[in-house]
Amino acid sequence: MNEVKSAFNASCLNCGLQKICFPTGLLKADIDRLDDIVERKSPLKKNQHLYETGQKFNAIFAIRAGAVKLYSYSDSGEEIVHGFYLPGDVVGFDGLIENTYLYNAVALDSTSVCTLPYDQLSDLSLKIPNLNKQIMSVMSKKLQDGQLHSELLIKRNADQRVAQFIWNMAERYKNRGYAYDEFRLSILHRDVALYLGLTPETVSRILAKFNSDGIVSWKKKEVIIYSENKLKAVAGISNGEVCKEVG
Amino acid sequence: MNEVKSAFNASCLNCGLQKICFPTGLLKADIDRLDDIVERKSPLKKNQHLYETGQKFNAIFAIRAGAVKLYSYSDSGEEIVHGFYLPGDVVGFDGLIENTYLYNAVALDSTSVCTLPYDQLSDLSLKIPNLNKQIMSVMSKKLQDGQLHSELLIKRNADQRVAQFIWNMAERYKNRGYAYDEFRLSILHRDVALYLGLTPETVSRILAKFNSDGIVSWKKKEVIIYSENKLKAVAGISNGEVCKEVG
DNA sequence: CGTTACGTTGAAAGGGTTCAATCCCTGTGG
DNA sequence: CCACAGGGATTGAACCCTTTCAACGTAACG
Repeated sequence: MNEVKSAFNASCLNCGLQKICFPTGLLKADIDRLDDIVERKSPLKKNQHLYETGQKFNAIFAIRAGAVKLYSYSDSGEEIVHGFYLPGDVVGFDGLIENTYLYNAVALDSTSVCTLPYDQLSDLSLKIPNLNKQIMSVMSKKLQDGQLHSELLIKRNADQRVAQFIWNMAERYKNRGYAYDEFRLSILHRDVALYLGLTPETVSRILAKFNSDGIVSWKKKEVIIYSENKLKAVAGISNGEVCKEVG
Repeated sequence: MNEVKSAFNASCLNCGLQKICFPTGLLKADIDRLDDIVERKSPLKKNQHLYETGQKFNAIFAIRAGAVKLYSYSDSGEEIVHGFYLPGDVVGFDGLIENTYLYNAVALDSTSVCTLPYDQLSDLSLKIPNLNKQIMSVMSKKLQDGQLHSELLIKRNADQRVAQFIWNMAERYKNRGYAYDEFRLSILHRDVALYLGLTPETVSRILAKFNSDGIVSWKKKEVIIYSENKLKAVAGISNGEVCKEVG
């Protein structure tokens, strides 16, 4: 049993999904129970969909490797990019309301996920009181993310948006304990542009500038941060010495 | 008991809060029980706060009359307007996660609310199984609202944003069964501008244009829609005859 | 090895901002 | 009741950032 699981990966104990379980004190024994309902299938190929708009909601997914884009279409048929998800992130909550998925989730790269069948998860949440609260917590986290996205779109110019986006990605890798000054990012510039409310041309120009300014380079699918401080400065992120006027 | 309540208003039966109870089939008896925990205090004066960031979360509020603005501040101290809430809307869910309110809620006008103490609401949700699901449903509704806001900011130009904003407000009145071609809107243009990611000047210019084009007028605090169709057209809302090229 | 989609680069145009002056409404105090 | 102050709204003109359009370069895939 344990060997089967380790064919793909270790147990939930060292899985990013912990982030929705552990913080409020889920016991090791509980994690093992969670571990038992997880399905680990063979990886998705690039451009394969994890789920699509309107499809019946039956599971949430924790990403183990790769990258996933959530998107939908506006009334006028334009693509709307809602966000990008990396190893350790959980997607599928958009299906929780209507019992059908709201968005499309597509693999941007070869991607492997853990599938958490929702009915079993519900059962489990009856046995583990904190789980329901956890799910709410994740949802409200997503709510906050949405607000940050709006803030980005309202208050920041193109330079700041791109810088903030890259730094945000770097931080997510950092939080997961990965290298964050140099990482693979299999996201099309086109998709980033859609997400940031810019055109691909603008993103391209800004990246060229960042590169020649020795801030960051993003070529092919490799991001290299040359200067964390410069990047954060452009992004408009307080660097420890800003905002000392008030305090 | 009933007289006390009717001093301010009738029971929950004709309250906007129904919208979070009724849809999934809450019984009349249940509504009465909900009715019993509702506190109805004297109205808030203009510019008075319903709650403030960081304050301990202890209740959610249903707006009976007036208008409420939710806002916060960015790291750089700029005001961020998250939304406007009208009679029938429910605010306070931003406190659910951290147990402290995330935003500031201020009355834009003389405003009366029903207060739902959260501990009592929790108790009640144990007795009424659907209530928890309802809360989740409302939260995810707010999630969708956030996405729509992002979409607005990404895809729409200034004209469309303003038109869509006004039409959205009108529709909310319409859904509540009020007059929607002529209504009071006690929101400063300055605040709308912040919400839409525009400057007050731009909003002003656009409103002037809409007025002289016979689309809509918003003067003082009175909105008059001269042409619903024109307004929706500018907002980019399919009017029943658009998008027939594909189908 | 060609085809297709994405990325880059340039020049021009435009939409929204910025800055500044003025107006208007509301609330306040004499 | 009127005068004044203050915040918001309006209007104009100049500027600037981002888009648009178009051409070309380049990576990925069959």
